[in-house]
Amino acid sequence: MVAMSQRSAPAKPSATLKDVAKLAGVSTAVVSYVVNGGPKNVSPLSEAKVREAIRMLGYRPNAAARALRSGSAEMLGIVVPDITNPFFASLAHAVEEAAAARGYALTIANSGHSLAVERRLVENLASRRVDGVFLCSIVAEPDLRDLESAEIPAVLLSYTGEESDHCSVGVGLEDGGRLAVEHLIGHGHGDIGLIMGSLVGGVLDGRETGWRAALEDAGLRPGPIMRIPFTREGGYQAGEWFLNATSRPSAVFVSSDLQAVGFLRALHDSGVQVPSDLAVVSFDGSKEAEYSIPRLTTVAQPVEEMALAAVEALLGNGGPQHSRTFPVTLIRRASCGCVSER
Amino acid sequence: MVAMSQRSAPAKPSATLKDVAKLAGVSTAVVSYVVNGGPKNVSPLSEAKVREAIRMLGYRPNAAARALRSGSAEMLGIVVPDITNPFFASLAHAVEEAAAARGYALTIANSGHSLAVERRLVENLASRRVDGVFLCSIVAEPDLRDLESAEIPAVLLSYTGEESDHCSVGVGLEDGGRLAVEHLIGHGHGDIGLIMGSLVGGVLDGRETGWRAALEDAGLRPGPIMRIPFTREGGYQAGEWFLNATSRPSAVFVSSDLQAVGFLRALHDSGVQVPSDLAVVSFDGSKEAEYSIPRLTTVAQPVEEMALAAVEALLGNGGPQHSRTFPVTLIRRASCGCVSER
DNA sequence: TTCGCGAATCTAATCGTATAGATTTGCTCT
DNA sequence: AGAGCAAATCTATACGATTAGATTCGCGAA
Repeated sequence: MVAMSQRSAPAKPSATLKDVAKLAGVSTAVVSYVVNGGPKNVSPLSEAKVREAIRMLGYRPNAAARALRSGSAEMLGIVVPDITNPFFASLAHAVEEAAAARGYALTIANSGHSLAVERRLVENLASRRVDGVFLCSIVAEPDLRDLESAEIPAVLLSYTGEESDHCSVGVGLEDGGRLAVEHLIGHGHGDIGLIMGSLVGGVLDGRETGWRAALEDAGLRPGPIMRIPFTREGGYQAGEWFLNATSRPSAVFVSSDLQAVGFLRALHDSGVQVPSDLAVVSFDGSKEAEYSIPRLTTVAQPVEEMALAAVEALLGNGGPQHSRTFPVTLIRRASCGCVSER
Repeated sequence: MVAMSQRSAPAKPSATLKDVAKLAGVSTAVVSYVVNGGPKNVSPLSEAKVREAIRMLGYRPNAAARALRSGSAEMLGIVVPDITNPFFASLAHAVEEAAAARGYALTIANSGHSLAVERRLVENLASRRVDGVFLCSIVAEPDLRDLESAEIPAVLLSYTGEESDHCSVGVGLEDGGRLAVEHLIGHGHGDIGLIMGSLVGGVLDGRETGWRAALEDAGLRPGPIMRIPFTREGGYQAGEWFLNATSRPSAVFVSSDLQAVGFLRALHDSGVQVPSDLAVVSFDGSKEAEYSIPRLTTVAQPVEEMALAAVEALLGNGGPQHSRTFPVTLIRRASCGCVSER
């Protein structure tokens, strides 16, 4: 059975409120009241006529006009460095769900780890007059003036910087670093390296601080550090570098699951056994870590809760929002030696 | 150094065209001409005054008003089943880049594999009067009436159905299935199973058709089939099932990299060696496949090209758009036996 | 019968931008 | 000098929805 026609509707170029009003034999005001459960009420008879007309015409309110008139587009925006990174994908997803639960749509945009692009995207969201912006910035002190001048609230999400006075939602990165390192120390490791994602602007990441602090507290010297991008490729390179190094630590803390996957790959390529030859703990708690070989012990971020909190901070009618830092938890699996494979 | 003030601007609630015009001492029309490189030209003097005024006021055009007036929001929308799936994440990312290159923003929305949600999202995009929609539908014949009645062009992306008359961009799924199976046959396998993602509405996926056709052409009987969700968990379950089965095929074709990763995990857990005990070829060509252990031989989709073509189909001024099917390519790695690990 | 009152409805202004058409300005050419 | 003309600018309307304030209607009370 071949389709008969490309388009069934006779190309009515979108009905407007006025069209509906005319067909229903009422004024545009009444239609608006019906559509919005408006500020005034309408008789059951009118309501019925209006609903019928809406159905007949396939009327759908024009969001642009509505946004113009009422100043709100019922839309939020999020800017992430890279949606291709599973952590940001799940974060964005969680935020979308939380926003949808409150009737807001979400625009997701990628900065591609470029500050210039990040700025452009924020500016774009500002000109769209979204009702709020979640910014996973690649710098510690992003420029929020575009948003401020448009009076658009923003929350810094998955925030690295510590000393911002702006509303933010993040995790205890330093605690995470400590947790990972203390766990490795508990396994008897004394030489613990760090594979750290490279940040722009030379900010100091809490994970690094935590790693260093935990070692110091235990009276151990910091092991080797490698700085590489937040990608699988980066992790792989780190692995190659570690293997060629003269002295190799007995354990490493890796700043993201994504990097850890690449790292494990490199170790596997040269026959280094994890965790017996080299123990690994990573960071994020993403799905990737659950299926790698061996399974990764990882410091998990409570993504859903963070998303909920971020949306609440943006939309909540509460006054000046404070920053929230969520606790991380250690998920023990095979890569540190807690659980055997298989 | 503690920040002195929360907001530096004295809460000017967004300058409008009129404000700029007043400050620059010209009419709103001139300002508009300057901002848009408008349909008429302005003197260098006026232009300079306007630009200065814009700078002083931090003026930024109101996208809602612009959209209302000109009927276009310079925005596209994409609906994917799950942004958390790396394939859709990279597809969405590629589409975003292609759209950005033409000055369009992109809204990404997740249907969560629910048809009801998918419909709601499409309706939402329709009411926002986006300039076009990319739909990765979970069904073969999605309902596009909302878009048609609003005269919003749509392209079916990563399209499974074969017989739609609607503009679509996809890959040769059947060719992909054949390619994978023929390759396995070339390795000497005679009993080849299939792990297929479950689609709603009982549509027949081209990958399955291709798998069956290739076996038939070679005079082989189809091996066991398992239908499981498009997730790592699904792949893992499939693995467990295969291992408990009485007779095990010597090779399998898996319908996505994501599932294959889970599958490999299950095999590893029970000590089955890949590819010696069981060869695997999967589908998508995502990054995941490059870092799994062993590395996955996979049928790759040309994501960037598809994204480019989809944007072109939506925005291109060419007349009635035809559907495009892109060829897939086989990436040979270790899981089929082509390349040894390490 | 007439007044008052509330409910239902309508009229019209508004949001910020874009642009067609009217108007002004400054020149050149005879 | 005056006509003619193009460039620059301005005026005013439309886009579609919302909603305050005006208007209409019907009905009960005096």
